[in-house]
Amino acid sequence: MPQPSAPRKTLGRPPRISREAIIETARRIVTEAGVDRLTMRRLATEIGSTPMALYHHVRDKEELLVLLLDDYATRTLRRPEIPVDPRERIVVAATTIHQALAACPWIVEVLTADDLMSTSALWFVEQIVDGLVECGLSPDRAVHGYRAIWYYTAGEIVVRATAARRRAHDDRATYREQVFADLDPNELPRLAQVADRWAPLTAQDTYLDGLRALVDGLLTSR
Amino acid sequence: MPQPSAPRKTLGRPPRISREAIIETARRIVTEAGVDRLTMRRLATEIGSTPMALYHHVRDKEELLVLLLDDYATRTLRRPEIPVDPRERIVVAATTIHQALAACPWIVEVLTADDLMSTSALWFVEQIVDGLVECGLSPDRAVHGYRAIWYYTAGEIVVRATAARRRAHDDRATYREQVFADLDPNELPRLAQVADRWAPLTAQDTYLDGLRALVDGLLTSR
DNA sequence: ACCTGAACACCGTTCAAGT
DNA sequence: ACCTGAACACCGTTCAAGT
Repeated sequence: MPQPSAPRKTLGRPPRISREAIIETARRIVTEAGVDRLTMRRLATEIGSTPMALYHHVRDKEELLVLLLDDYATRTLRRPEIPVDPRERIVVAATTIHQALAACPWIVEVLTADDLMSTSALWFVEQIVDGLVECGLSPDRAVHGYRAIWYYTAGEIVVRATAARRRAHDDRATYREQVFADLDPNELPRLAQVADRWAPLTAQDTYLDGLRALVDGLLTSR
Repeated sequence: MPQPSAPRKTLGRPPRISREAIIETARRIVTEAGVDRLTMRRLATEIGSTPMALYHHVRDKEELLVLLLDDYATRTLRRPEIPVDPRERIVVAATTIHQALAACPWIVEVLTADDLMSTSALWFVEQIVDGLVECGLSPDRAVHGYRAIWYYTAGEIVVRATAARRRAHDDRATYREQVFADLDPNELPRLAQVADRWAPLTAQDTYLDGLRALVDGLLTSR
């Protein structure tokens, strides 16, 4: 029983499902079962409809995924306290985006779709570009600097997410260990030297260290 | 007619297709039609066999993709002249890997599968880690430094490849333009300032600039 | 205007059987 | 040992029709 309050402006059959309901159900499926399990058919079943009804509200599956990303961004991206020091402002803005993405591994599929994943993220882009300009970069170089930070951040998310998925899936997990165990110290001396520490070293979260190094490097203009 | 020369050690039906033939055909399909078009069924048809025959030579599709990546790496990764200056060594090693990956966009699907995509790439990892150590970093910090460079490189490839795919697919291409055109200069002044230069600025290849900045930052130990 | 049923054109993979 | 046929359990999307 749909609410009979506001009279519909256009005639025709009243809608039984809405865009919002679709996104809500899709979000539930993705968080409960993973993005691989989100299919138009399953979504239709769980919402109590047919696959084709969905196509009346979203253009195709890709649009659905982008809507889901926007939904996540507006839902979880909260603007943090911004430090006055422009260099720290850059770091805080990048770290906030990074954390939001890291908490949401399914997003990787959609993430790389655009370089500013959602209009809700624009404010963070502004902070980074503005911070770089305040530190003395030209506007053009500041945009390039933002891109470098975005590459680094997106890469960290993608590599980490896929490594985690692989660990869950297992099988090839020991392959890398084998490679490192069989390393020839004459040909690859440094890798042989750190071979037994490789796994714990790469398991450490060094996003912030790398980010600070990158920002430092961008600001010491050559 | 398979070559009758070397007598087979094990008895049974002689193989009609080989791992090498599978990889070769798969490579052709991928370069001609894109990685999306590589299906076990199509591969079987093009090789003149049935889908199930493939599963006798590769475990599953994922293994096939990893084999394809290894094949590409050993086929195209040539070791460049390595400069004596360790900092330049890092830059050259990273740039070589980056170029190889950039020339091969389909690889993105497999790329993130592991943090050292192939044993053929280990020599480049060695160069980077060794260069960082020679510049004064501890072995542990050198590994972290390599990881940062890898995140940056992988991110650049992934973002660029997806942007290109999207451009080919079109449709949402103008969405970003619209967002930048409608930017509120009061809320996002820096972005509004560079809005009309955004597209050409982000189209520029600034991988090397960002890489140098990152390496510089990693080497000025804080 | 909104929804449904049936169908199209596919997937990766398993199983049991053939040679 | 290697390959085949048939089947299982799915996909996203289109088309024509119903209400």
